[in-house]
Amino acid sequence: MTQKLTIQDIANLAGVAKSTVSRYLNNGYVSKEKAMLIDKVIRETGYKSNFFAKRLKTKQSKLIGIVMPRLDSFSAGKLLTGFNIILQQMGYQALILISELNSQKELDNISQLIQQGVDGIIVDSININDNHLKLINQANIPIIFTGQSHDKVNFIKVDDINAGKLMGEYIASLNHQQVVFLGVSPQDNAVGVDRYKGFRQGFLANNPQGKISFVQTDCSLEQAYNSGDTVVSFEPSAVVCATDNIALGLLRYFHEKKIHVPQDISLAGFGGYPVGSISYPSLTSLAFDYKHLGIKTAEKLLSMLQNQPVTSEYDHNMNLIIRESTRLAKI
Amino acid sequence: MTQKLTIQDIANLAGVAKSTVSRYLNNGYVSKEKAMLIDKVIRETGYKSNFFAKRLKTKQSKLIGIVMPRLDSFSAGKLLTGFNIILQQMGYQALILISELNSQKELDNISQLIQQGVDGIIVDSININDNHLKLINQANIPIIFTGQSHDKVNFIKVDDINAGKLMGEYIASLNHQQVVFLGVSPQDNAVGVDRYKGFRQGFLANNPQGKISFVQTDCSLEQAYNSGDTVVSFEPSAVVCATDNIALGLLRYFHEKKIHVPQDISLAGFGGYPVGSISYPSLTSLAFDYKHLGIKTAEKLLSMLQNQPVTSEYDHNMNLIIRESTRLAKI
DNA sequence: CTGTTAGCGCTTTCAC
DNA sequence: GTGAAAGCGCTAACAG
Repeated sequence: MTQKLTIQDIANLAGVAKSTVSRYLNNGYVSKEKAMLIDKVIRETGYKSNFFAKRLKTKQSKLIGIVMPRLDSFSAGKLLTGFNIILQQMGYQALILISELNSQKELDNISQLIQQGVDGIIVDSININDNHLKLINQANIPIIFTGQSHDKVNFIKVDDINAGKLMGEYIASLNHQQVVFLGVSPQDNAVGVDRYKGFRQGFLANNPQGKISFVQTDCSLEQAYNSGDTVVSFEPSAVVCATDNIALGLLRYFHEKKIHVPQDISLAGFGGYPVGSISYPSLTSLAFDYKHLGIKTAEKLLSMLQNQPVTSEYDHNMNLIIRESTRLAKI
Repeated sequence: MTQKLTIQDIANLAGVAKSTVSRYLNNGYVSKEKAMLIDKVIRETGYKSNFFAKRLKTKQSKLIGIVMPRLDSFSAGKLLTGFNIILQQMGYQALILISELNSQKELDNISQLIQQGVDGIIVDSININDNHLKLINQANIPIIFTGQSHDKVNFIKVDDINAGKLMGEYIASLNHQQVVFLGVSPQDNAVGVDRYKGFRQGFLANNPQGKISFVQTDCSLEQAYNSGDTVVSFEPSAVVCATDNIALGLLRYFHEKKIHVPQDISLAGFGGYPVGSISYPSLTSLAFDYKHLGIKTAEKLLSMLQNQPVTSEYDHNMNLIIRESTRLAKI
């Protein structure tokens, strides 16, 4: 446990001034001989410059704050992976805080990050409200949102309405008349409201007489499974679930009740989770590319950091993966 | 965009010395009147102390570095969730770097974190080698490993041998004679070697005549699915997979080949992934509590930070979840 | 209790 | 090219 070396120590050891060492470290002009001297000393001592002193002086933290609702979900993992690709490539590091799906905690996290002096913040939000706007205004750093949208903030998110629409059109094309949409609480505007809204639009535009019954559940496998009785009570020929997780939970219920998918009921979800490809039957899903979204989000934040003008956007990178769980309605 | 205020500005505004403001901020003795004055100014200005200046002075970063092989996996999400619970509770923040399952990158990440001046590091390692030891020795901060073990480092990890053993005993108790262990590369000591080793022990101890055939795959659903032909060529009455993901991939293969689980073949995995509970049939699995492990890991690091003596340990928090995919072998 | 003072380790003028 | 010197914003003695 040796005492940590400072730039002064290196300067002494190399017989130069510390400013020379600093220059060497920051690509300034240093003569070849001194450079070699310094290089040698640094290598021998394993000297590492003090992060905080450097940041204090340069006024750049090279730290990006990230607020996530949770870490243990498919989309969170992919999103973070995407963020990380860009951030580390550009020499930034991620400081990750968890909001635990709690809006107040999300705000607290943002505050804390601002205080810490991060250069910018990415928020995978649950819900954007007036408190967010206030906070953003008094912050002097760029903040970008994803997960939810709001016309007064910078955001980039999946186009849930469009996703719903594509799914609606597909289900309508299969001639289903009686369908159940197994969705989540409208508190989650993106998943709860938009996906459902888009689905109605897409479906009804192509099948005006079709009937859509809405059943509410949450994002857990268990609740989806438990919603089975209610779902079948509507005698649907197709069930569309707001997430693949929900669809998988319901699929399990169908298996147990010997309801055959897709012979008896067609089933589809949103998300494009990998397990959908190996479930039996495999699951038709409107897949999002969260990693790609993460990359774009980080890129946008970095643009903001360079004062480039950015506009909020809905990402259309999504595609319908048709698998075994859906088929034409029986006539 | 107002210029960021310093402690001196606050002091001027409140008509006191900056050290008084500092004391106020750090719970030092300040008279009631001055305290109120300062409080008022701080509130009005929204002053936030400079993170880096403070860290430079106090020599504590309150930052914990975390190196993960990847972020988009079930165990990673749970582990991080666990870390986070403890860290944020103790006023620490996580700086997360990704090694991308690459040992050299893992080392680079550790170096980088040391340089940044984090107070401690948690490494979810792929493989601990001599370079790690060198790095640890020249670092002046505590580093704890998980994921892999090594007798020269501090670690806490799942007891994979024991997990394998429990599974082996269970499969033996079901009277299976011909079993396939669908595992991964021995490069991953924990999952590739220990789980298999434990399984052999547990199984053969209770069924000395039993036959175990080893088939190698990787952790992906696809590869597991592709291993199907090889697996069935051994005509096993039970297949044990090194992870639930692998088991699920294989299950899909069985469905397609109309091989019934568990009637024709029993199937089990390791991990306790939630999808195992809703697959059809539901999957018997040796479940680990990764979140709990994350909590214990963070706690241990924090103990090290306070110079408390710690010992490496294998976590025994695991349990066999018996579901529908396994049953007694036919006689 | 409070103000003054001296740095933490680094970058960056500014002369030489 | 290089060194001396002046801080970045903060905390922590130290007198008073």
